Amino acid sequence: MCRQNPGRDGNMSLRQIAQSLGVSITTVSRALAGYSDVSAATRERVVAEAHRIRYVPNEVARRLQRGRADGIGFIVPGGARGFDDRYFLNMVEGAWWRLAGTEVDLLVLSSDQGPTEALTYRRIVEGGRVDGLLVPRIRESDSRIDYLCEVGFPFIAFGAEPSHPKAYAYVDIDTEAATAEAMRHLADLGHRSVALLSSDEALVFARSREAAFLKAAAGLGITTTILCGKLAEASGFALMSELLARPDRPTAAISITDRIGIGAVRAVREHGLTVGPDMSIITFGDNPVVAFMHPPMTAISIPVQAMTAHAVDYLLARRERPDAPLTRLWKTELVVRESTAAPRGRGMASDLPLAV
Amino acid sequence: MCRQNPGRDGNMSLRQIAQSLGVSITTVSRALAGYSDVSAATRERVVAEAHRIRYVPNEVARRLQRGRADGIGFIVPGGARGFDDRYFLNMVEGAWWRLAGTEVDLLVLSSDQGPTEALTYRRIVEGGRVDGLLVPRIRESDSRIDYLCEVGFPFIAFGAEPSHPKAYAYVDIDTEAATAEAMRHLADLGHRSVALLSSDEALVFARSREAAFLKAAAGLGITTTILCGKLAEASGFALMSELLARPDRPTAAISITDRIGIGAVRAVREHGLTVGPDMSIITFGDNPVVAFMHPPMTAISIPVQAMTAHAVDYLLARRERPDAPLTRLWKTELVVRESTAAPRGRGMASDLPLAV
DNA sequence: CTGTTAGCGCCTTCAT
DNA sequence: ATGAAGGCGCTAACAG
Repeated sequence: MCRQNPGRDGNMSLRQIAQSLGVSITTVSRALAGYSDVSAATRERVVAEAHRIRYVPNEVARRLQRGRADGIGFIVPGGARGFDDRYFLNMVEGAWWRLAGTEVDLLVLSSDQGPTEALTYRRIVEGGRVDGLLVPRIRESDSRIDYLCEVGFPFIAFGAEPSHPKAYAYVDIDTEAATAEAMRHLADLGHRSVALLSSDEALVFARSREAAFLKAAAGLGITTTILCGKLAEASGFALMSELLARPDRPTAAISITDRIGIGAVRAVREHGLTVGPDMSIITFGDNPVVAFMHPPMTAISIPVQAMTAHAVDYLLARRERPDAPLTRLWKTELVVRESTAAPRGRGMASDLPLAV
Repeated sequence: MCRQNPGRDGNMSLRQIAQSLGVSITTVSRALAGYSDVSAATRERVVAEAHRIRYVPNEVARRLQRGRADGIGFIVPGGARGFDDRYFLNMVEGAWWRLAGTEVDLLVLSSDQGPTEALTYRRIVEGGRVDGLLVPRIRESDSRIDYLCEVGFPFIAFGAEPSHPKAYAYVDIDTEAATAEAMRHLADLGHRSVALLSSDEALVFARSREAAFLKAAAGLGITTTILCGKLAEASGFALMSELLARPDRPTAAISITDRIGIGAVRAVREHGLTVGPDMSIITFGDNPVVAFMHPPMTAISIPVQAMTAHAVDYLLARRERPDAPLTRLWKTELVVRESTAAPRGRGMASDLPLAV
């Protein structure tokens, strides 16, 4: 016959309670579930006994029976690079926070970006390990989205692919508003030429921030430069170094992630320049450390935790109602600190012919 | 009867394959599991059909049957404060990294630190959701440890409680060696009075770093000060501010976490002093950002990812062999950057009467 | 080599 | 108000 469940000492199951009380398992189950069609006396005895033997239901069995995973998956992309950004921590934290105290687990899953990615997704989705998925860092023409849409599995994308044929659920920041506010701030300080430090990877959020940057700059009559690298401090360092070497260099830069911004600040300092007067820097993200850098960084604060918690809410709600409401676009806040200043040798904003 | 499993379109089960091929479910199961006692022809047909209907096994059912969760849990402590440290990200990353490509899931679980904590642990352990647990931030007289030891559930503690009656599996850094090396570095620079910025919470690692600090200082004849706050930047700021206000203030400080160190650096700067000559700072941790701060911080680099990955290895191995090997103590590395320097108005190390 | 049988622990009809 | 029976999907033991 089958071996006993090996991982546990005794069998703390419903059967045990049923046997010591001389009732059926069914009754025990019902009493514990709080059904009203159990006599009060019986319920009391069952509950007492359950408490006595410290009964804890087996979640796995329960999940099999209910056909529900009671889990939300967060997929960390990219096998090699991995969990590279504090941003992911904030997402994990937001999801974790929302799930604390519930019976729903947070699964941190990985997927490589190669040919096996599709299989990985199938195993996660069709293997029944989760009820919903958080999918960050959406790529252009993202096959993961296609798959999830096709099988109708509940998921939330972080950032949307603008031209995707199917509408799918996503959360994102209001990139245009965020960028416009940041550019306005720079223009007010007197900057006339601004760079964007971006990534050349096929990431939707990078493209979207670039587009918003160009649009805002056009509106303000600001000269633009876009430099692309990777999403890492070292790349921010390299990009900024390249920018500083230019004779007609911009006086300010916006970086599309905190990590790039951190590297950029360091490059400015190592070139013997002062962040702010010599080169103003604004970063998308605003993870806690940028406020503690020198100088404290002006940042477009993205409410990652709140967005993720809300996304989890949506996924949980969708288990019952397919039309659960979802807040798609989130407002950011420009937190002005000391990495932005009027450019050296420039007048104040009021002197400038701003094309507004 | 029971409803159909609601979460899935069709029933991609073994039964489906069995029926279309006219063989038993058992045979299909065996063929897919790669057992040798299946005829090659049958196996081939089964595999082909499984591929055709894109069969993916149901993990939940498999887990129930095998009596195994195929999951490792990482418990994030403290409901209110939460996932407050980059350190946790590194742990999650280490565990995630090790688990990538396996069929074992990483569950990020939460537990409050109140009266319900015990129940939370019971639900996780006895509910069969994980095969093993990573338990960070061990407290003094930690009831979680008592419980896990009592039921014999596989777990790894991060940091050990020195006086616990039962030996249990843990990983930790070699705190004494790490601290001695840092203090030696400060002594070599000419520092004669050093502070430790610590936490007054009942955390084993804080006590352990304090003890190592006092021991190393005694060996070097260095004057000591210990200030205790919380584990946050703001606390580091407050502690350092307090230190700077002292007339006979130390010339250097070691902070027990990166977050405290980051706050401390900022306090030094805001008091118009220079980190290094006016106040040298070394921090335990060395998360990636401290190298990008100004000045780049000298740090005791803790190999968190490697430690966690190894802990996961151990938990996985323990599922088969109860005597799986475990590396308990890990070497740290002192990464000297620019936050440590000779104190102002002091000679070089060679001039000093060091009690070695 | 293959099929039958019997569960893993829980929950839910259906019958009493 | 309670019990018996069946099944979620998979796998192991025991026969042939």
